[in-house]
Amino acid sequence: MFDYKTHPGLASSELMGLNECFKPVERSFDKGEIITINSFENNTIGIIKSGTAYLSTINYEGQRRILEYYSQGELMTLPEPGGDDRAFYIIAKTACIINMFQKEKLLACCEKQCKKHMRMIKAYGEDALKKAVRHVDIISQRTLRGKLLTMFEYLSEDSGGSFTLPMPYTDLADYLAVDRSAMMRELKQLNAEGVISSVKRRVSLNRK
Amino acid sequence: MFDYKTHPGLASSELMGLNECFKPVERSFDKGEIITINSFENNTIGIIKSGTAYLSTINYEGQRRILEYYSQGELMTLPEPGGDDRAFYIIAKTACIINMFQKEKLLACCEKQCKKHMRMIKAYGEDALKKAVRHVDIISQRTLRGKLLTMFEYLSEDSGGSFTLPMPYTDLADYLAVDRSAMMRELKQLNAEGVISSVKRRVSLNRK
DNA sequence: AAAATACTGTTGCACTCGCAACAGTTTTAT
DNA sequence: ATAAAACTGTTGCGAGTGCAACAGTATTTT
Repeated sequence: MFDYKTHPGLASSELMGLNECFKPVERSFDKGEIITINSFENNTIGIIKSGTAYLSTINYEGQRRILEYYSQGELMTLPEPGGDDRAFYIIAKTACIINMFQKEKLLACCEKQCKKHMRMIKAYGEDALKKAVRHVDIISQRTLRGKLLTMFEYLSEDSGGSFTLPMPYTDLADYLAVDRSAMMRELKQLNAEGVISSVKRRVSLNRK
Repeated sequence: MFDYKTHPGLASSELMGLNECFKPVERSFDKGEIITINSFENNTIGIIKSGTAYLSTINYEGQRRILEYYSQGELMTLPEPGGDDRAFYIIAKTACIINMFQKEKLLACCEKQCKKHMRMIKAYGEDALKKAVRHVDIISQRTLRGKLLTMFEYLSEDSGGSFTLPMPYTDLADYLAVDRSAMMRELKQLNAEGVISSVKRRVSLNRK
């Protein structure tokens, strides 16, 4: 059975039978390939069938930032551009297979009022927003420790206990918008204090 | 005419005629009143008719954070809870009049396939996400200066030139997740260097 | 199997920015 | 009209964290 608690995206069972509604095009991307770049014309939505991808940008100071990460079953949308001219792009972290379709397909309701279509609109409106708000919540913590622990709380809640980080430490730093070496330092400290126990990317929170 | 460039939300013309679809309940809130708190049962969506409101939380370190701000015409949704038990709530910054309705009304397509309904789904899926991603982009800048300038770029782009801050400095600091006094210090510095010109909440960027 | 790339782990130093603690002004309540 | 509350503006100090610059391990690629 598919568990929503442990997986934010759409179950594969939910994706079956959507073909007639959305007419997705299945595409493969190599690791490191850019899947899409934002522009006003761009109205592509993708659902990851396999692999992982990042919504990413190069910031004001020339550093890479990871704004969102996507894994199997999740729906990816690019925000409209705006403000400065920096590009937002979705890039394949690992090799990916992606189902791509046009945004309009979502908005125009199908005749059948199908449950799958409704589930899709819900994912469109909710899942991405939820993740983004969580991200804001995480990086709006004052300290590096606060950022790490808030993120770990979310991951721990999602998995129901200990968990494996969804990305390498190098990338985690860019997701948390902190310096990697400073993050490693804090992680070491958290382990020393017994607040967490981590081995490689496997982490568990030691509740009091 | 309503200009999307200068206003992120829904035009009042777009809101007219939606009553039969969504059956909203109009409610008034005093300044400082809590409009809604997140919970799994909560499936309320609101559209601001007048006033301003914040999506807010108290973080790990006991500080208030403003995750999102809403003004006239904007659609407000609460993310599902998760992770730790901290509450997210929408609070009236000024007195507000709000049209509230149930999320299901959005998902179940109306028989008429009405344009307004489609516009609403688009707002639901896109506007909130766009704002949230912008927010992540802003606060993921390394320096306080970077955060301020990135935010100012967005506001400047939206207004097409100089702009008035959408909230007091006290609140801006909580939105940018920085210390207010440090922010004022940086603001002063930016003025001294001629990067910006600000008088009270009126700001303009001095492009080179 | 070798080479290249990606990732983890560590430390000293410098500096940004959070904190505390004010005073003064403006706006809102009674 | 007066009091209270909210907001702006400012400074010294020190902790936290970004940076540079490594070395070592693991994972891909050819």
